[in-house]
Amino acid sequence: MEYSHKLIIDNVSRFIDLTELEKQKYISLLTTVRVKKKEFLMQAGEITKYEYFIIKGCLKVYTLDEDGTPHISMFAVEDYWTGDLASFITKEPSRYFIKATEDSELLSISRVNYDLLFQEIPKFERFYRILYQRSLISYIRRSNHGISLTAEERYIEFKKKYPKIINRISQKDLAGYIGITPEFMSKIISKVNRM
Amino acid sequence: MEYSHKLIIDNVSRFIDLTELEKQKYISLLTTVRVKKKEFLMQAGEITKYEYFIIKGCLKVYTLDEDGTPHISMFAVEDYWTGDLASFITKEPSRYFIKATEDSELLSISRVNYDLLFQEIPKFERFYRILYQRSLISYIRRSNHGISLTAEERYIEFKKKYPKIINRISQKDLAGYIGITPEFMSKIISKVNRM
DNA sequence: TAAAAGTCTTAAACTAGTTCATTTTTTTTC
DNA sequence: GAAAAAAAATGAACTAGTTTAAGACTTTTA
Repeated sequence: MEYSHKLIIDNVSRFIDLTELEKQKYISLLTTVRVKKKEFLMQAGEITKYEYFIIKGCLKVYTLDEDGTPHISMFAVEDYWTGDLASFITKEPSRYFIKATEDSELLSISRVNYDLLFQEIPKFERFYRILYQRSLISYIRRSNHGISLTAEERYIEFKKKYPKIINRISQKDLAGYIGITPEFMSKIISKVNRM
Repeated sequence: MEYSHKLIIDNVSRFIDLTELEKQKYISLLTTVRVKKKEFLMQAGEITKYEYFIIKGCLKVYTLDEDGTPHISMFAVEDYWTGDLASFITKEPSRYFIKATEDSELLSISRVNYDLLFQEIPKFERFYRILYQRSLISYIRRSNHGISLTAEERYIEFKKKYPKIINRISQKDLAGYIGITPEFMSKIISKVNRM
């Protein structure tokens, strides 16, 4: 089996057991996508037709507000799922951009194949039930932290939770994720490092 | 069928079709709970054994930070699901309190019955897949808004999105949800009403 | 490999939101 | 239905985070 297919099967197999036939069927519903650093995987205004699994690389998912200030909602690296779930499901235009911050390789599943997947291998209802349950738990936590912690506390949390990601992204993008200006991010980092 | 059971079956039937037998089976896994205004449904430190569906009433789900300041993560009213999903799933102690802000009636499902439900009626994998998917979409949006909007914008959004809930909760609790002090909430409301 | 473009740092003036203290209004309780 | 308790309003002094601007450092591109 190809390396990329092995990776996604390992990811899925954390929650459900698949037969060899089911694995083959699943893989047949996926497509390989490559994006170079600084290229877009998708842009605001489009209706998202795919969900993505990252084999290799790093991408940022973000919106632009009226002032043109970017607000980063996630960094996606190896073994992560990404996309714009809202647009993918509701078929409304997305407000998100997804841009590669490193040359990246992904596997995509189209909306048509996603629907087909549940018909053909109902076990995937369970896989996505658990995947969404876990994402939900972490977003519930994050939406509270965004409101209740100071920027410095959010930075310290991020550093503790994603020590590998922090070394792969710019300070400016980190500021866009934490929800502050790059200038204030710079101050926080030099303060925290001094402590 | 009892009124409360009819309500929860209607809720579930939005996403999956159940036979009469399956409906009976499902209902047999639920328990009715009543809490009076100001009483707790659960408190921080406990391991959450239940998820709840609200038949009637209103409850607030919140944490207390080190200073004792409450941060409200949701208001649950009729036809909502609530609980602490993280503690329910991981069996770790909860950091949340759930307190009734009105006399309330709920249906609860225990963790044991929740697991049993998937074995006995696998269709429920689909129900929860869709339920969590929708919650995830709204939490992703909320965690971005928490970081990118001003308090005034968050208040206006809340008012537009939950016009019925806003009349049932105190200004103080709303402040705890928006993530600001009651004093500043008061200022925002009088400013927005003046506009 | 030089120039251009982007990132990071620092600092001063500013604004959104907090804190603390007091008064008024509303709700709860006996 | 009076007294007590809680919620809401207001204002002054404060702090976390923004804005603007300018210079130093790093990465990208021709």
